[in-house]
Amino acid sequence: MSAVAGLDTRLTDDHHESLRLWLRLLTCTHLIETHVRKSLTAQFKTTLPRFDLMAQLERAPQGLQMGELSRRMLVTGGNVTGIVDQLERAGLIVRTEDPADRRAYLVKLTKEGRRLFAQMAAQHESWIVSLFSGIPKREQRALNESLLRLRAQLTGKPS
Amino acid sequence: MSAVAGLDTRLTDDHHESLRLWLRLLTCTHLIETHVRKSLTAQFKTTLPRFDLMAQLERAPQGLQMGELSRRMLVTGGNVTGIVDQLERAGLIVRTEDPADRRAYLVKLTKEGRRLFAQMAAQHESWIVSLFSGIPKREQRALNESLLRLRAQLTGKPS
DNA sequence: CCGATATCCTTTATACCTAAATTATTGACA
DNA sequence: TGTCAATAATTTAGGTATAAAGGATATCGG
Repeated sequence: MSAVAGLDTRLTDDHHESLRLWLRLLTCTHLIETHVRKSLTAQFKTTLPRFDLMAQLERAPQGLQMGELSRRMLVTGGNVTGIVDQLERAGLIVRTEDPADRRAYLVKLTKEGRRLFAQMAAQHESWIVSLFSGIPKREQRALNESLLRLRAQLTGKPS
Repeated sequence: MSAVAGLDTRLTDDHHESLRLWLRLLTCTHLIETHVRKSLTAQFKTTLPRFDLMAQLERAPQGLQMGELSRRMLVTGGNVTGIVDQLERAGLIVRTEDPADRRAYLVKLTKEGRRLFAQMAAQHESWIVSLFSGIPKREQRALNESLLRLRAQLTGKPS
């Protein structure tokens, strides 16, 4: 993450609404991310990027190419190489040959990887639900709607 | 940033509202952050953490201790040491003695730092305004309200 | 079929970021 | 006043991140 987090504690009215919104978005994301990261470290001795990568693979049993992982995780290819190296060393995922393209691998969860991810995912969801527990369901839905529009705006896609 | 970004592209209804909301929050933040970071690199050859640190100092002409910077930026102290080292080497900030505590410094912007920050801040605000331009002001205000509540929830403060 | 070009992945260099250990100074208090 | 826990900053080790460059394979146009 990193960034202008925390900057929104004393904005005055002469700042634009959008700037204030951005800083608040950033602060909230940062706070949640820090909480989840610490929980993952404490309870599973793992990290958020590794959890994220495993989450992608869990939803793609056929396996994913490095480049596809990179696109889905919104990080660069070199970064994926490093995370895959570590997870593979830990026996949680494997690089298998892509029968359709000798340049590429298909990365898949191992049985042990699937087992561990199931445990982590359940905990992860409970952390998140707990963090948002003070916000009424109605308001969460509204937030969700707005963020969906914002994402569409940011990616240029209609959705 | 890093994290479960992008994971929200195909969530099904059996996932909880809170989890979907979190993933969407993360994706939006990540997309904006990446855009801003690239713009800062392209136009000013600087980074988001450096911009952030200078933004903190700009609002505190009397100077800030390293620890105070760390708290405001929501990052660890060791991190601040590194960023301050770089900005000081570039002549944009200075460590000055804290007359009240010989363990601490007061970090301040130099004249050159203030000059450069003014330019960057203007650009930064225009980027943000542009990124949010597709969201009606009314909705931005609503988002802002909700995020304020969320932040209060996350920090445990009433605010 | 062959060469130009694009794609897949890795490597390199640099910067961020955390947690934990370390050094120096402060402040409380017996 | 002397001790000692708390605080301010730095250092260290390890894990993210990016951009840019390089090697291997694919693909497309001729």
